[in-house]
Amino acid sequence: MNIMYDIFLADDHTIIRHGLRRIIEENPGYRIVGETGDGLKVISKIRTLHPNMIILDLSMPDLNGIEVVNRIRKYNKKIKILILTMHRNNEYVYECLVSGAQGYILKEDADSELISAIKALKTGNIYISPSFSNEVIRNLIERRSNAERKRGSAIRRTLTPREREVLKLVAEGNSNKKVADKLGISVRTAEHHRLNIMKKLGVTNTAGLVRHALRTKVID
Amino acid sequence: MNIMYDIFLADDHTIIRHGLRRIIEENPGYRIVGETGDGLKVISKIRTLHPNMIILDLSMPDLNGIEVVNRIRKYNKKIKILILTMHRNNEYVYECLVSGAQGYILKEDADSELISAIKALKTGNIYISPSFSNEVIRNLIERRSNAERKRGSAIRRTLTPREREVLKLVAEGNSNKKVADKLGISVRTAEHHRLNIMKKLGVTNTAGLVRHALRTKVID
DNA sequence: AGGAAGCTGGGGCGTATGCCCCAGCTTCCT
DNA sequence: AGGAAGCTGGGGCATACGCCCCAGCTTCCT
Repeated sequence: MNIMYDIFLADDHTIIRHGLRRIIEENPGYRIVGETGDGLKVISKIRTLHPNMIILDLSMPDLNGIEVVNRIRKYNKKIKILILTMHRNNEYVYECLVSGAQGYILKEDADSELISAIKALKTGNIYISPSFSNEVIRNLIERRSNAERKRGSAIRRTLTPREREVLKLVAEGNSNKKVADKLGISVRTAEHHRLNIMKKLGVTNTAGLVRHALRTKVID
Repeated sequence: MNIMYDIFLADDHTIIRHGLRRIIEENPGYRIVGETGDGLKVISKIRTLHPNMIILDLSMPDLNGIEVVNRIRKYNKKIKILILTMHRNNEYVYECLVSGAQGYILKEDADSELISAIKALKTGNIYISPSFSNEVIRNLIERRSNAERKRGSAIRRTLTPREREVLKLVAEGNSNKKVADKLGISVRTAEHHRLNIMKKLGVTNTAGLVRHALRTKVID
């Protein structure tokens, strides 16, 4: 009897989950051992199923996809995580990879990309959809490793209260000088906060900060 | 028989409309001649009611409030337009004023503000809620008059197709140089587009551009 | 035929960003 | 007592941004 590679599916669309199951199980050696449409239930389900890999949609109700990645990583360091999503967004790729995912492909990609990704992750590689510019991703990864070199290992990604204040003011259109005035600190400190925020969020300019602030409801 | 000052209400919340009617009609000389909760129906309704003033909520279904202002202005130059909204946003104030509104007050303001605004507009004045920093508004108005000095009278505010392309790229985080590369134009031209967009939108930096792009669904 | 609007380029200039380096202090936790 | 994390400041530097100025060309409309 062959050793099977067990995969768990997490996606809120039932039809998509079942389509994925068929695509994957056409390939010998791979088996879907379970599935869910609820991000909150991923951990409890894999606890008994102990799959080798989780294929995860980022946009599920109740729990943010990246948060699911974090929880899986906290529970088990060995399970491979493949993100399968509709979001063609460099920052999402970055966030998922630093959170502990090994792959990121798009729902608009061909079936063959899914299989390639699964095989790549199985053998220990990282796989990112060819829809993404390698240049951009490589830049982000490089920024990450620079940041990691500075401290122990995992880059700290959650913003501090002060950083959240600065992000809010920056996203509202304040310059570093105005941020400094409003918070009663020096321009240099405001600039320092802004740079730390950018490193944590994996963006390289003001536009990225504003998008993140709006996405995470820091403003508006 | 006294001459009545006729007011039309446009707000998608029925209860609010009826509350406004009571507040306004407590004041002798003022009368609500009609109302609607649908931005698309404003013009057809005022065509037969010919009110002196329209009190307008910015966030109505089917039609953007600022677009309603534009349509009213196109139909009739004399009707006073008072914006009554929940949006405490300098850029909205600016956009409404250049579109042809004479007043902007907040739903969180006191009833007395509403009456003060109505009376101010009736006598030909412009009225902006005291909740706004006079300094900021004055800056915006000044930018407007600078821009108007350059050409005949009304500043052109709708973005051209090319400008929309540039806005999208800028909001996605591209520098002027990258925008230029992607569009096959010179950096100077990209910069020129960016500045024109900022003037039209009444913002002064990248953060404002990104916020506007997200608000108007140019990206995301 | 004339004017208005859009797209394209450039000169110049002051300031702000983005990104590296460095450091001291407090607070919290082990 | 020691370390980690957060907030605070600064030096330096290349590049980008924000804002004026100028212009030619095409397209569209009256």
